Amino acid sequence: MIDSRFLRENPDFVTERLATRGQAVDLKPFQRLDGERRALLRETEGMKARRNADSAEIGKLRKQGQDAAERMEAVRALGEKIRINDEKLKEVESQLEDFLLTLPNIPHESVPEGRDETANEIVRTWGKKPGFDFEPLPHWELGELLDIIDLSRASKLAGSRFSVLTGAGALLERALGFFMLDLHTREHGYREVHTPFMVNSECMFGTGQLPKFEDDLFQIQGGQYYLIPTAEVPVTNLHREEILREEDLPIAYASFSPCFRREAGSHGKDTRGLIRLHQFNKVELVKFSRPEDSYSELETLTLNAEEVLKRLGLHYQVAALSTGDLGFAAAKTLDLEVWLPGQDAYREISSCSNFEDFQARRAGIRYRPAAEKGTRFVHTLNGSGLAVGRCLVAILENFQQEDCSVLVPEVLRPYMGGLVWGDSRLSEGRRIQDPRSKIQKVCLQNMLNFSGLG
RNA sequence: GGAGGAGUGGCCGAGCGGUUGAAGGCGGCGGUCUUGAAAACCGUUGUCCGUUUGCGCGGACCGGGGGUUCGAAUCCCUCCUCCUCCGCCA
Repeated sequence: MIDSRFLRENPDFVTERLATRGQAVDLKPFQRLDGERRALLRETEGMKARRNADSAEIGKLRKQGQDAAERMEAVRALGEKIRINDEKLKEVESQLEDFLLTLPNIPHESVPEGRDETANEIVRTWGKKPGFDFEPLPHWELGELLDIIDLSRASKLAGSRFSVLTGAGALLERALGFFMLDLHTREHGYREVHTPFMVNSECMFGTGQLPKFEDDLFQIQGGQYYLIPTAEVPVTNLHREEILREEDLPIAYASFSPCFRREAGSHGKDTRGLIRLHQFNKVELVKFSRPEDSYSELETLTLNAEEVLKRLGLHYQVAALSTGDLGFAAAKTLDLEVWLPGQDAYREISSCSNFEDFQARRAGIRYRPAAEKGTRFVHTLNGSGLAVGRCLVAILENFQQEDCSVLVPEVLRPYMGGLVWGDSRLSEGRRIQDPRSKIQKVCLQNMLNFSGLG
């Protein structure tokens, strides 16, 4: 939510900045409601002040044994007026809030301006595309050949956009999640947190999914609970309506969770494979920081997410989303896009954002600065570190061998019982190729690049 | 699911219709004392909104919402949460 005082004082600036997102916002309803609210407040509070004084007076009179019936009648009439005004006020305030809740965040000044994703800026690239001397397969074909992805049975269980992983596929999924969590908690200083996967609507308002994006959510029991679309929701709301201590900031959490998304507007998009599912696993990184630190925190958070790809040896690029491509609540977003040779494309595997005080204001997350009195809103940030399913996809496609088996990255082997090759009936009994294949060379080269030796 | 009990400021805990934003204690902050520290003593210590150049003034908040009343932390209704006992259960 945008600060209504800021909005009151800088309407032109806000209109202009929001326009860069590609949607014209008319602030007139705000200005009308805000003015109405303040006028009503002044009037009503004046009446309340009088009522308080008169009531105290009545108390004194009665203590002295005097008659106060006349005064009481007068105050009763005043009370009626107050009641009517309070009702009007409540209506105006709820309209005002409804309006404010639908305004997106103001893009940070460093965000490239543009109407859509074509204006995104690639800020850096790591590693390089692996070369193949055969035609690389998309992951859904590999997964089927290896018997580790079973999409037809998944649709028997739940429908399209669900997945079943079996054998080494399930193991790889688990290994990836564990690897990511271990990296972030042991080396990057995040505290692991395990939360409910269903939350109430207050949480969804807090992080900005509601009221505007209800169609993207799975709802349970008539809206009493929502399945989380990302762990960002429960983890950010962990500190809803709290005043944090400045010395505790920044607070950093890592959380592994399934994510549930309706994918309402994406019919016909990414219909094959594991790219776009109603349910997928993700390790989410969430930070609460002081406002002055939030952009350097965004940088380290992004680097923390990148580290996962580096250690896996996966080539990727980092894109700064343009104003037109920015999510509703974000002030700035850096996407990590991993190379998928089976699809000859870069695909988003992580999205790291600074929400500044947009979510904190909605969710009431503040801290007490030592240097000044009172409280301020914290800045909230989060990013995938990473989307586990898409990471599995990237491994299958990037490290596939000519015989359709898959080379498991070094760092995952301890999590997979030392398994090097994808467990595959297809490759069983076949000659295992020279492990120093070209693919491994690229993989190793990427690792060397990372350690500064390449 | 059944029967009871409880939700007050950072924490503990009084208040049960009239200067109570709320006694007292702990904690925090500032000070006196001390070479320093501790102890002791003194002072101070919530949030939000409106208004004002500012000092300040006003309003709201005692789990959430609603009601009774001239006046509610205090009475009534309702919802939520927690605790105890019984039942059921991974």
